[in-house]
Amino acid sequence: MSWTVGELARLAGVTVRTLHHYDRIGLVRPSERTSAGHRSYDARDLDRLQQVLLYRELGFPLDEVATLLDDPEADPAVHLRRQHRLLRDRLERTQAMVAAVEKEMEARQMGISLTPEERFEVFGDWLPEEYAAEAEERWGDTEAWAQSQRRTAAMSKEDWQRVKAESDDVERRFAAALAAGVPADSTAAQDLAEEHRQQISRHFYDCSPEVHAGLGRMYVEDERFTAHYERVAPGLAQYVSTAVQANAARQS
Amino acid sequence: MSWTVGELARLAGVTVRTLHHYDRIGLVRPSERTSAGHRSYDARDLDRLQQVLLYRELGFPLDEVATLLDDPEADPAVHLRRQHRLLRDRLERTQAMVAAVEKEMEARQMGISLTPEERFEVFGDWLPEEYAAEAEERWGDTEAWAQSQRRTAAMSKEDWQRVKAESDDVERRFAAALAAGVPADSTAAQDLAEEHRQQISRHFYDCSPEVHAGLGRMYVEDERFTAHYERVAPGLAQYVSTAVQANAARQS
DNA sequence: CAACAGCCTGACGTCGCGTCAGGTGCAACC
DNA sequence: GGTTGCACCTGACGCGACGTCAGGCTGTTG
Repeated sequence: MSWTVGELARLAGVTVRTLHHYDRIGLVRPSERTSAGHRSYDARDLDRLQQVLLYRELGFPLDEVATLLDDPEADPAVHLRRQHRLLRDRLERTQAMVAAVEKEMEARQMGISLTPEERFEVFGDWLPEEYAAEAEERWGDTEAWAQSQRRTAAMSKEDWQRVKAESDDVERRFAAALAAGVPADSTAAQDLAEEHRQQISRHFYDCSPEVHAGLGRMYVEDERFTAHYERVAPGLAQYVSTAVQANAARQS
Repeated sequence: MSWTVGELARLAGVTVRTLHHYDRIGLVRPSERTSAGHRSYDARDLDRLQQVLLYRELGFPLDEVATLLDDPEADPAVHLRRQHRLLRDRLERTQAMVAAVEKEMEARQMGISLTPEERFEVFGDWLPEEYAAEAEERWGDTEAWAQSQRRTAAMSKEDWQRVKAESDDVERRFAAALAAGVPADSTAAQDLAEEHRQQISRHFYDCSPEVHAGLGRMYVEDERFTAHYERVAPGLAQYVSTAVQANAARQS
């Protein structure tokens, strides 16, 4: 089986020009030429092109790709494992960026502004381990934000205003309960917490009681989220946090 | 609060030259200059730079980034939502690529070769929806392959040979049981299946009985994996599949 | 006051192609 | 047998997003 440039280009999703270029620089050369001088690629050439495209996608300059692929020590399995690892890194990085954007969104909605360091930390010299651990701890349940992403992506400005109005409403009712002396672990407060949880589930992602409890902890542990609630009413951060966790406990 | 080029460059993880460039092309201009002509960036400039870097990371050419950011219709929230969606797409794409590499690894280990179309499908003109559905179905449990990735990335050639030897051993014992007339849903066959499952768990990822059952189905539904087992012994694909699913059933 | 780090503005180089321009090979249709 | 049309060929220039000097200014510290 053999392929012409055009066929291969269509197959691999690149342009003919790109294949010409790779031929010229010796990165992927067709193993044969027809009598008319046309390039003829065989299965091994496809193999190589696939490797090249993967490494390229991962950000390697072409000359480095060449030295990687021309290393006689490196059999195909080595490349697959390396690519696998690099893709995993990239996933983590992307996850961190998603988390960062979500943090910004949440912060904006609450009127909190992040520090410059926080906002750029996701760029900078990327240290995989750190983020891996943090991201996994915070966003380990990927199914959750897969959902979150799908839903929020489709939201219009009006949708967002509606969502904001809803969450403001719950906040006010929390504040009222606090003012009325309703205990944070009372059934009434837990019901509000449950409403909060279901709001998140409806608008963002499937927020399990456990995940919700985690959010609750953040409200008292991250001073900015604390400050947001404290601005609504003093003591509200702790109040909401307690109610959320009591609600999570009663559901399990 | 204000920053010099050098400070901002360090903060944002870019070079001073890049900031010069962005200034020159009008993409991110410092809102002030000192008397000496030095650039002085304020908080709003940081904001803008962050947006630029995110869009850049997502592959936008700088002039498009400029038109996006200079659109008076688009408030910050619009950008965040768009970035969020794009990052989600990228996540899916990366997941698909990871899946593709894993498929190749599995195929290689079994001595199966994939069709060119399959091998390039992950590049080509990327249609989000398709892959989203497929990838989620197959790799929905992200925790699982997060593990797989971490483990396989660290494996040496010898590790792989050992893993291969182990799995060959189980295959042979499956074949022996089949030859001896041991029923596929017998306890003995199920024990072999369980061993197989634990092997995967040890070497790749936490393979739950449900996930394992899914793999079992693939062994009879994907003709290449079927062919792999059939080459070891006729009827082995169905045999292993049945044993794996019986084992999964007994565990639940 | 000298040294040195950090800033400045050109200006040229590089990488990975895109985009013509001008020509060939070959099958199909008139 | 001509020509139309498509896919291929080889230069060659262009471009985006900086990297990398070169040559010079600034301002703080020993």
